[in-house]
Amino acid sequence: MDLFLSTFENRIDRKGRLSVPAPFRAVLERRRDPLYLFKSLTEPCLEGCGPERIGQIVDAIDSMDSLSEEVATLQTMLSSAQEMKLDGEGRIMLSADFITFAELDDMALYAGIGRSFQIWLPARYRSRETEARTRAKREGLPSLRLGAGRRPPDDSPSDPGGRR
Amino acid sequence: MDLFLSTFENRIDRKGRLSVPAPFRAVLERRRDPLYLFKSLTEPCLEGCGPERIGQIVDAIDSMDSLSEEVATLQTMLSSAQEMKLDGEGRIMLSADFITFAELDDMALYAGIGRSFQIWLPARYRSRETEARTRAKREGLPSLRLGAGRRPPDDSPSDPGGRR
DNA sequence: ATATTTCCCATGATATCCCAAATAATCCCA
DNA sequence: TGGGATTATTTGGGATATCATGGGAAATAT
Repeated sequence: MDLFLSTFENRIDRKGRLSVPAPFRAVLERRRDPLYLFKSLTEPCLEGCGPERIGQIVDAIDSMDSLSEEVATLQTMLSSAQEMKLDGEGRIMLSADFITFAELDDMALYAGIGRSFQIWLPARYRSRETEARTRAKREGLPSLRLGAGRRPPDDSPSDPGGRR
Repeated sequence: MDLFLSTFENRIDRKGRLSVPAPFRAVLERRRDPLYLFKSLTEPCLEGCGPERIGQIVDAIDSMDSLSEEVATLQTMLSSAQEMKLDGEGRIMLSADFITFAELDDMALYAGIGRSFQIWLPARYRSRETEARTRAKREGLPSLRLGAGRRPPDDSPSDPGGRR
C-alpha cells in the first residue's frame, strides 16, 4: 500500500511553478493517477490526492440526505478541486485562488499523511507540528491501542459527539 | 516471531549514511518489509518499524473524527515518516531533519524494543537507561503482569506463516 | 498585440550505486 | 582451549544518476 509520507519543502518560482516531490509523483505514476488539489475545509492548507479519494467524497454525498448541511460542506470541497497537470519536470502551477487560500508566498511545504497530502505555508505547518508534539508530551499519545488486536474502527465510546 | 532486540552503536559517516544493524536487516528481509523511520512524538529519538505499524496509523486516522486533535497528532507522526531505502551495504541516509531532531552527531545507537526500534544519541540513551534502572530499584518494576492476560500480538488468524 | 502558459534544455546540489578498505565476529583444527 | 584463518559486517570514497530549479522559446489565450 504505497502512501504519501514525509515532508518536503519546495520553492514556488517566479512563474508560479512548484515541484511535486518525486516520491509523491512516484505514487501517482505507479497508479497512473492524476493529481487533484482542493482547499481544506478546516485549515488554511491545500489537500492533494488521487481520484479515489474524490470518488469517496462523491459517493458519500450520494448516500446522504441531499438537503443536509454536511452535503453542502462536502460539495464545497468538490467545487474547489482542480485536476493538476504536471509539466515535464513534475511541477504544477498553483492558481491565485489556491495561493491566497493557503497564504503561500515563495515556499510550500508538502506534508504526506498517508492516502493524501497537504500543502502548507512552511512556518504555519511548523507551529502546528510543535503544538501537536507539546500536546503529545503533555497528554500522551492518542489511543494507540494499535499494537495488537485491532478491533473494528470503533465509534469511540468515550467521546461520542466529536468536537464540532 | 522475530523481533528487534539488543542495542548497536554505529557511525554516521560524513555523507549522513548509517548502517542498519545486520540483525535488524535480517528481520526486515525475512519479512520482505521496507523500513520506516519517524520522529518520536514524545522523545528526542527516531522510531523504526515495518509497514504494518504505519498502516495501523493510517487506518486509525480514517476511522476517527477528522477534526480531532488526536488525528492531528497521528498526522504529525505520518508526515515525519519516511520509507528508508537501504543501499547495497545496508545503510540508510538520515535527513538533516532527522539528525537535528534526535540531536545526533557522528554516532547513533539503535535500541531494539521488540516490534520496533529506536535511534538515539548514545550518551542520551545511556543516561535514560540509568534513570530507568534507578527508578526501577526505587519504585519496583512496572506491572510485570505481562505474561498472562495479554492477547497474542500476532494477527494471522489462519495462516501461521503469513507473509505480507 | 500582450500576457500567460507550456515545452524544452541547462545547471547545481544531492542521493544512489559500486567497489574497496578496515573492523569485528566466527570457524576450524591442532 | 587457543590462535590463526575465514567470513561477515561496517565504513569510506569516487563515479553516476536523480531531482529541484531556473530560464528561453514556442504555443495558447485574452
